[in-house]
Amino acid sequence: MDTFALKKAGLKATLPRLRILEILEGGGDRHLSAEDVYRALLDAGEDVGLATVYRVLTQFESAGIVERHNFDGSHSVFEMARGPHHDHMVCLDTGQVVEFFDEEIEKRQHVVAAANGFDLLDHSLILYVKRKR
Amino acid sequence: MDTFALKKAGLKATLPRLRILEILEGGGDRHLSAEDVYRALLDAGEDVGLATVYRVLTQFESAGIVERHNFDGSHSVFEMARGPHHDHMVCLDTGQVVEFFDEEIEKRQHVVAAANGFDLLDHSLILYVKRKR
DNA sequence: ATGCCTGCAAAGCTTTTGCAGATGC
DNA sequence: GCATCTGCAAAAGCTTTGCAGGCAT
Repeated sequence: MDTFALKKAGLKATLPRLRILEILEGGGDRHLSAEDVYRALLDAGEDVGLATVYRVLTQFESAGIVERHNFDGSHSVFEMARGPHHDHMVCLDTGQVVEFFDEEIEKRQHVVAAANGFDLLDHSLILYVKRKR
Repeated sequence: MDTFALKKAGLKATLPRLRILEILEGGGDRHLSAEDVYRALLDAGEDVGLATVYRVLTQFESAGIVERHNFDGSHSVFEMARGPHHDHMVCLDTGQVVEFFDEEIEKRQHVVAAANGFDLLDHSLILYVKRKR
């Protein structure tokens, strides 16, 4: 199962790590805060500490297994780093998160960076939106 | 002077507020953390509290006098809301901040939001870059 | 067996808040 | 004079770290 992904990252396949992977892969919301993951573990009857959740998520991030985002300035959210790159829009009314990818935006970012004498290493794009009515 | 901008925002023209405006407008770096502003005040011999700096910056943000950004997840930086909208690229080697504006990116953001049934209210775009060599 | 992990509690950082005194108008 | 504002200290919220015991290999 997921033990492989962990071993590949040089991480022992411990119970907390496997459970956290399950939660991130689970069918629900795919963008979870550390607190969200912690609560989900408690709800599932698991006995893990919040500190472990933070440690594991940080390790997963370093290993490229999950991505960390900052939709608002106050806390991080994590999602499985499955598949190709995408950015996010966040509904300010409901908190709903929608993923999107726009080739043109991606391209322009490289152009803009190059025009200023830089190489583009990474970027963060978040659209704050509201449902149309 | 700047007293006008403050009055217009319904804020009394107090010494701390005027000094903070001066620092933000001053010739140096235009993207300052609360701590940066606080340090600059101390260096200038002013006797203000860090709490006041935070309060004033937050009030300025509400009044539209300054903008708050989160270049990294760990703290906010502030800049005067002078002139037209722009985004930022941050050099991961030096911390240098470069402002830019790209019409095409701006346009596509609206298109993408609309395509998902949303109105675009705001956005945050940060390019993480490295000087070319 | 041994070195990596974990839970707990404590600490760290940035930011906010309560309160009594000070200040602008 | 009165409401607003400020400094200080304390607290809050998120995240990290130290440590002693526990687990995977």
